[in-house]
Amino acid sequence: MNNETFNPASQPSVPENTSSIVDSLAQLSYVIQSVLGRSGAVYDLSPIQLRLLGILRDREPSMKQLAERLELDKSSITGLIDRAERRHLVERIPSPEDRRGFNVRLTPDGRRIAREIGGEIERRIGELAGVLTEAERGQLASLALKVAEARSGPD
Amino acid sequence: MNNETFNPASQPSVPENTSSIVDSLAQLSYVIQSVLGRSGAVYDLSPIQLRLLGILRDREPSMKQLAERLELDKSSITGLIDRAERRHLVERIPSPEDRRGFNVRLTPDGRRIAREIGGEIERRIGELAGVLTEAERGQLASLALKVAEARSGPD
DNA sequence: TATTGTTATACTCTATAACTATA
DNA sequence: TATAGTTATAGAGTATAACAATA
Repeated sequence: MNNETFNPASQPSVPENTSSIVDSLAQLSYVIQSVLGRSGAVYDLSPIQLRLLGILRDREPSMKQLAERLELDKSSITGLIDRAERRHLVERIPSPEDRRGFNVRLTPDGRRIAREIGGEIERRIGELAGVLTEAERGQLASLALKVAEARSGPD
Repeated sequence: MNNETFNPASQPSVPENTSSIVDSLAQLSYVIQSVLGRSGAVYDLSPIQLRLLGILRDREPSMKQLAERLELDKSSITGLIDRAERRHLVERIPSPEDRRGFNVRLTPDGRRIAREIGGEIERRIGELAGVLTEAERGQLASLALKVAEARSGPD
């Protein structure tokens, strides 16, 4: 059954038949994280640095906004950005609106790496999803998005 | 579009329409990891300690087997198990077959916590999946499992 | 006073290299 | 010789508490 996750033999809790969906989603998320991890490793990026680059592809958030999105303490963000800046992946831009704050953005180097690694991930997850038919992939994408957005809320 | 992940505006790569499935799977995996993280935090467990407990629910693997499953160096496993043992969550059992080796198993305390946290996760992911209909949940569980097992292989 | 971000500190998590004990 | 695991070491990642500068 390949269950390394948590399906506690389940008394029904919220909806019916919870255990199956819980377990398969947890399982899937570990597989995806593993794929992301390998893709990042190709460019010597940790999971959190990889995620940072992903976020910054189309945003220039403040330190505070990064803390909220990554669910990390602001002091953790300081260190994260310090290390990314040391590698010339990102840069702090003084906020034009608040002299206490900074916005963070990709450097040209950072953007190039983000693009390359994006291709890597695309290839690897695409391969993974290759076990599904085109119709199934569409279904899965749609259902996954629905769940994901239920939680984070659409932009 | 709430895309903090990597959909590189996609030239078609492996199958057609990759970008959508890649992005939604990555997105979903971050949401699930976040839910798991919060659940673990309730019991002051890091993501990796949580995953360890999940694995040990129905196994007593050797240190080496843990390293393989978690995709970590053996020396990382030493530290991981040291810290878990210090918290009385797991214990090392000398392997009956190889005097160099140990098997790792849950203590009664560890088992109790694993069970409780399992309920917590069940509840939270169940709630998340509550945005889907029963039929959709079944579909998602089935598709997710198919992808997950394509990679890790069934037990 | 409240908020944004940094610093100091301590701990967890991780890998590499060298090592011990056993196979 | 090869393998299972540990130790020493170094660095990334994280949180808490105290702080500085600005709002």
